[in-house]
Amino acid sequence: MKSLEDVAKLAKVSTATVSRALSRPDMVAEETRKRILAAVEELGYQPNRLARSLRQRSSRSLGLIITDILNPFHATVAKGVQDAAEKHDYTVFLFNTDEDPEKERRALNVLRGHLPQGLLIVPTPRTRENLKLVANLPTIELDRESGTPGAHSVMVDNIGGARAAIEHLTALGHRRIGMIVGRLDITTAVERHQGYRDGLAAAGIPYREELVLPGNHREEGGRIAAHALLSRPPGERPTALFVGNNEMTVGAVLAARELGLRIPQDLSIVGFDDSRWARTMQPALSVVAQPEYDIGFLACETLLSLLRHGKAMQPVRIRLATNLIVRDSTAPPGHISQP
Amino acid sequence: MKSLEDVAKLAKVSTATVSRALSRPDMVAEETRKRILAAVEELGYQPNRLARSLRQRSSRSLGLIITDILNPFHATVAKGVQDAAEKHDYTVFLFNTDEDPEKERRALNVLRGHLPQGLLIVPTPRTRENLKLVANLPTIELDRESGTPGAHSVMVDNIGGARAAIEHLTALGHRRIGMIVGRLDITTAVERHQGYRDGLAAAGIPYREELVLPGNHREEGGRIAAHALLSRPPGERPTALFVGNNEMTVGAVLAARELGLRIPQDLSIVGFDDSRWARTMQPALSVVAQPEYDIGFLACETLLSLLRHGKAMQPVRIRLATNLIVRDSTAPPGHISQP
DNA sequence: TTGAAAGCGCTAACAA
DNA sequence: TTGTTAGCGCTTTCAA
Repeated sequence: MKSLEDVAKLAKVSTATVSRALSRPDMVAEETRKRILAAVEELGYQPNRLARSLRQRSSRSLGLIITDILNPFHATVAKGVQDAAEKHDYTVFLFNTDEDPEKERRALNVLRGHLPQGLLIVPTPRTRENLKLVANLPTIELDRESGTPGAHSVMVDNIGGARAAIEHLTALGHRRIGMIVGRLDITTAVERHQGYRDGLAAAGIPYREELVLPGNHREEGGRIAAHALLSRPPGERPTALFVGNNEMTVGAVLAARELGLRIPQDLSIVGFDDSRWARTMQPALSVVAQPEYDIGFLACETLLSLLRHGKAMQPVRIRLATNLIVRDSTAPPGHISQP
Repeated sequence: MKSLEDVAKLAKVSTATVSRALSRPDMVAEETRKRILAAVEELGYQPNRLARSLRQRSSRSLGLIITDILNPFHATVAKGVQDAAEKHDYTVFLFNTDEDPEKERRALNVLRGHLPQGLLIVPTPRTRENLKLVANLPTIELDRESGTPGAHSVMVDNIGGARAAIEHLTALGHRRIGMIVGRLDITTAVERHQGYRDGLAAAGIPYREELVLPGNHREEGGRIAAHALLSRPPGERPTALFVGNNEMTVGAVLAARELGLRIPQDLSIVGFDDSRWARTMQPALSVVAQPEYDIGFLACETLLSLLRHGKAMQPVRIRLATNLIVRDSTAPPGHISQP
C-alpha cells in the first residue's frame, strides 16, 4: 500500500499538504493540487481509512444489524441502507443476529471497536439492554421498537395495515377471521394484533381469543398455528386467516393445502409483507405490502442527517404507509359450502 | 471510549502489559492478568480495532463482494461466509455490485482502505481487471471464475448438474429440450450450457441452436426467452425446458402459464438452484440444487486457512456437488396431446 | 499557502 | 514477567 508520504515525496510537498489537497481542496493552491492529484493517480494511492479514522476518532462507517438476512424483507431493507450509505460514501458493517440477543450483544461489541458513526438496528427483545454497550452512538431502530426512551425509529403503520386487511375481509362478508400473530415480545406483532382487533371492532365483530394463535415468525410456526386453527370443527373453523408476517404465511398456505382446503373457496388468506412468492403463488396472495427498501434507505438518510445536524433533536419517529394489495386469495366466505 | 491506558492505570500496570494480557495471556503472570481483566470488566473496555489494525498493518476483517443480495442464492452464500467469519472472530465488509463492474471497482477501492486480510468475491465480467486494484490480497472467487490466472475458487459442478437435469429429461422420453442459458460472459452459464450439450449427446440427441436462448439472469429475461421458445409451432415447441438459474426459472414458469401450458402435462421444467419458491410452487419444481450455504462457509474457511498457512500454495479449486431433486414439474412428454 | 510536529490507541522490539 | 519506547498513516494545530 502506498501512503501519503509516498505521494508527498513524489509531488515534492509535505504530507500535510497532500492530506489537505484530498480532503479540503480549497485550502491548497490550484497548482500544487494538480501536482498532488497526478501523483495520487500515478501511485494508485488510496487513503488508509484506519489511520484516518483513528486520527479523527470516528470512521466514515455505519453499523447495520438485522435479524435475518435470509428473509427477503430484511435483505431488501439492507439493500436500501447500503445504497443510501454508498451514496454518501459511508461503509456499512452488516451483522446478522438470527433473533438471538446474545449474537446481537457480540455484534455490538465488535462494532464498537470499529468506531462507527451511527447504528441502524432491527431490535430483538433484548436490544434495549444491549444498546447500553454503545451508549451515545446515534441509533435508529428499524421495523420494530426496542422501547429505549427517546429512540429514533423508522417503521410502518402496522396497525393501519392490519386493520385494512381485516376490513377487506369483513367487507367480503367474513365474520370468523383467525389471526396468526407473531411473538408478542416484538412490537410489530403487537401492533398488527391491535389492527386486527380494531378491524373486527369496526365491523362490530366480537374479538375471540381462540381464533388468535402465536407463531415464531418462521414458516414452521405458521404451519403449526394454521393447522390448529383450521382443524377446528366445521362451524367453528375460521373462514379467513390473517397472517402476521411473510414466513408464517408460507406455512399457513402449506397447512391449508395439507388439509385439502381450497384458497379462496374454502379459506381466504391475507399475509403481511409482499414477496415474489406471494405474487406468483397460485392463487396469487392478497397481502399488506410494506415499503421495505424505503425503510432502509430512508432510515439511513435520516441517520446521516442526524449526524450532520447534531443529535440534540427530538426523537425522529417515522411511520411509512402500508399498502393492501388484493389478489386472488380472498373471496366471500362459503363461496362453496364447507366440507 | 475507554482506552488501554485507562485500563492500565486502573490495574496499575503499563499499557504493554494490558495489551499482552488480552492478546497473549500466557505471557502475563496469572496474578496480573486477573487484575487486568477485572479492570477491563469494570470499565467496559473494548479494544479499538482501528488502532490495532493500523499498528499490525492488517485488520481482522475480510471483504465479501456479491452481485445481488436480493437473490436468495447470494444471501445464503453471504450467510455462510458471515457464520464462518464470526466463528474465527473476523468482521466481514459486505458489498453488493448488482453485476455492475463499475460498482465493483468502487467497492474494491473502498475495501482497500480498510486493509482487509482477504477477499471473497462473486466475479462480474470485469473482475479480472478490477482485481488489479487489490493485487496481493488473498482472494477466493465464489460461484464463478473471473479467469484470473492462479485464482482460488469455490464453485459447484455446473456441468454435472446440468447434465443430470438433461439426463433426467431424456430418460423421461423428451427429445426436444430447450434451454434458457444465462449470459455467456459468466462462467456458470457457459458450464451449464456445456452440461446441457453433454446430456443431449449422451442420449444421442443432436444439439439444435434454435432451442437455446440467452437470458439476463433475471425473472424478466427468463420470461421473454421462455415466451420465444414456447411460441414455436406445435411440432417444433420444446416439450421440456432447462433453465439456467433461479430467477429466470420464475419467469419461465410465468411464461408457461401465460401461454396456457400446463406443467408437467404440456411442458416439463427443470430449474437450476433450489429455493422455497421452487419447493412450494404448484406443481413443485424439479431442480438442480446447489449447496449455497456451504459455498460461502467453505470458501471462508478456506480463505482463513490460506491466511494462516501462507499463500504460497497451489491454487485451491473446490467444486461442490449439485443435487438433482425431482419433484412434480417433470413428466414424460405428450402425457396429454399438445394443443 | 505550506510545513513541522504532535498524537489518535494500539503492538512489538528491546531492555530491565 | 514487566516497562519503555517507537511508530503504524493520517489529520490538525500552530507557526512561518
